[in-house]
Amino acid sequence: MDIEQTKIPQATAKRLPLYYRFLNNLHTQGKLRVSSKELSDAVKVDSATIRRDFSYFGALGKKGYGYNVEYLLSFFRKTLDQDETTRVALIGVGNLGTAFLNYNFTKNNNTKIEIAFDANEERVGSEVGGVGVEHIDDLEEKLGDISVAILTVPSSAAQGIADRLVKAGISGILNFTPARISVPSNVRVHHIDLAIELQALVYFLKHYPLNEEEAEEEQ
Amino acid sequence: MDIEQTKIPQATAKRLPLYYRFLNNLHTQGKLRVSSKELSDAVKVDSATIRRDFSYFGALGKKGYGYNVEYLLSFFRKTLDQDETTRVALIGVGNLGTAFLNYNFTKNNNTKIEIAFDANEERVGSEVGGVGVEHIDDLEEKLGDISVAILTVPSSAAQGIADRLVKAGISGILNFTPARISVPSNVRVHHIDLAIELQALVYFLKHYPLNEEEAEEEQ
DNA sequence: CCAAGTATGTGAAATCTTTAACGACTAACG
DNA sequence: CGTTAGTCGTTAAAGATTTCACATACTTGG
Repeated sequence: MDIEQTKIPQATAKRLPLYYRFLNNLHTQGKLRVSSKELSDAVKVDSATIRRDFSYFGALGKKGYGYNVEYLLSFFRKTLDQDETTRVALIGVGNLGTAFLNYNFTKNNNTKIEIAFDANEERVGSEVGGVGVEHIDDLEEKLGDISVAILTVPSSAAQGIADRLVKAGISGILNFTPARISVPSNVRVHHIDLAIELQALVYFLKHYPLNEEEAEEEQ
Repeated sequence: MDIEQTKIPQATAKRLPLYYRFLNNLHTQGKLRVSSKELSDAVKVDSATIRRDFSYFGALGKKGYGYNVEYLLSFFRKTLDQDETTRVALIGVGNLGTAFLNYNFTKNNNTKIEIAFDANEERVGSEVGGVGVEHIDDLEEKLGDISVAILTVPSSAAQGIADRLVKAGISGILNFTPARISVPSNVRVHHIDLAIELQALVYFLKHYPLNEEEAEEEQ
């Protein structure tokens, strides 16, 4: 099927997982209804933006009432493909990689790290966070049909590994190295650069003083 | 002084550290000049966007030539306050916190993690990545005049610690917990949510297929 | 010193995103 | 039932960001 729903704006798409997680919390707490205003306070996104975001998917709420948590949640579950789990590989079991492996992703998530790779012989064969660590030399052989990779290797190795991932048929890479890797146009790369995030925060603090009213914003 | 330079757009501000780092690389490689096109290939940002970004700071380049690496770099050094180092505290020496502590921030950076805090008695007193670990109970006492904090604690502890940080006079928090913390409007919080980043990537892969031409974008 | 080539800086257009405002409808209570 | 308070979905406006396209001015080589 795959309803190509006239394209949700990217800005909206990035907020969906946030909404989903919070709705999940509400549901766990036994809450039956929620208003855009309540959600707004919790996730720090303007309530009009939330209503607009939801409206891209049709009329999910009821005027004068709000949104039914159960219904909204089940709708998002479908939309975010929470039913089927996406299998993920992690490359580079250093500090950051270990953090990921120990993070319990599958709890609120449709993603599961199934396999990890590292170049360090001492780590190969061990288990970290319940995930087996394979040798990086066996990448192509053991990757199987996994289509998403988390890249937490030293930046000098990033492009080389990325090339191999691409050849092995990966379609998305979450790149935590400072290197801006080059990939064919049919592979999606999202960069998260910790040093840059920190520097950007410092820059904003110095040049965009928050005096009176102003909410905090995104990454 | 603090030249309140008629406010650079936020989107531009977020790219500055990226530009800076790459210019630094070029300089190290002994390169003397660079064009917006070359920079574009390297940092994966449209060349017109780069020229526009730079132009907010005045005419930094020369027509027909490009940009002088040395000059551009020294300009950015001033602009990004690379001269003075910003002192940072890290709260929560778990896997992710350890990754940060071992990350050599000061290399290309104006930021340095000076002190870390943790609740685990076994970690207190030790050194991780050259940074001493203090007990979280001593937070207020030992924070001094540090104004930026990296929050890598369990999400259940996030709001409580954030409140204490605020009381202790912090002005910026880089929040890696899934919790959306509430702070006074004069404190800036940037959220980086690893689970959400992964989910967003998966969502984009399924709903925004990259077929022909299309570049990858930001976190 | 000129001609050809190159690359900036920017006006204008296009695109994307957020926010305000409000009509329409619901729930709840007296 | 009728009235009040509450909340959505959406139109329209405002704001932010990206991109195009080109006049302008510099560089380079002859």
